Amino acid sequence: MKVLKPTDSELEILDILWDRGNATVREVHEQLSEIKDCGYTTTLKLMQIMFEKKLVLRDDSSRTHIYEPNISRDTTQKQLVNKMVDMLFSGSHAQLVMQALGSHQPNHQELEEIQQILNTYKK
Amino acid sequence: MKVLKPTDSELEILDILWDRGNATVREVHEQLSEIKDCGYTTTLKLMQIMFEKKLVLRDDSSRTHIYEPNISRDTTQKQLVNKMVDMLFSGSHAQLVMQALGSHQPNHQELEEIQQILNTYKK
DNA sequence: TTCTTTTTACGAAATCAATCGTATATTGTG
DNA sequence: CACAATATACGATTGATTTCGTAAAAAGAA
Repeated sequence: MKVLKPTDSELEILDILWDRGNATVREVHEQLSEIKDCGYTTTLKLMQIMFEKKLVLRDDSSRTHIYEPNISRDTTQKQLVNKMVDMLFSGSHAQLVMQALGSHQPNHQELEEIQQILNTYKK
Repeated sequence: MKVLKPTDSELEILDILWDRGNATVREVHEQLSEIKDCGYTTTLKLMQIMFEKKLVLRDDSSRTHIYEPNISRDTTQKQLVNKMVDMLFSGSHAQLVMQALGSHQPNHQELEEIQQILNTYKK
């Protein structure tokens, strides 16, 4: 299957849809307005384009359409992380890990979770 | 200072310049041709645009100009990792680390290096 | 029912990214 | 010198992204 690569604006909308499960254009726009300044029809148009690209599904059985994500947060994270690793870290995931770890200290619980993964690999 | 955000094509060129330190358009183009198919003037134009954006510096004292990066690999990695963390991981670097760690196992030496960073934080 | 609000559809403009063709100047070679 | 090769400059095109205005349809309120 072809890889769908969401743009930055599309990611902002997907982020809202991933959190809510589904939403109308109105709902997405209200939430989007908190972080960015744009008109209602701009949000609408973006979501229509995302529907054409099959990034989202749409229930148009009632007048107010209801949108939901058609790609998972996890899959999208994997895709974009892989792309970044290829472009910027010579294909080394470990290097990305070190860059991310090195610039921000995780809290205690996160430290534990990361340690767990490491332990699995050490065996 | 304003944040310079290289495009994908620009990153491919920067990657070559970071490795070499500096290079002419011809040199960059030869190396670029190994991974992508485009004409010489395309590479030239891209590098000229990168110069306008101040992504690279240029020594034009001789006819054949010599280009060098004006942003470091490390800084660029940090910028783009931060952006990805913000857009896709709700601002949590640790989540990115887990995603990257979870999908690709580091080799022995990398495991050690990551463990080192973790140990530092644990104290 | 009439007017307002809400919603979708659609087209168009503005910007940016990427590509290439052509022109012009310089260098090197016979 | 004359000609070929090489380099830069520059404009034009194509396609994608983002934004918004306007129209039309549907729903709700007076």
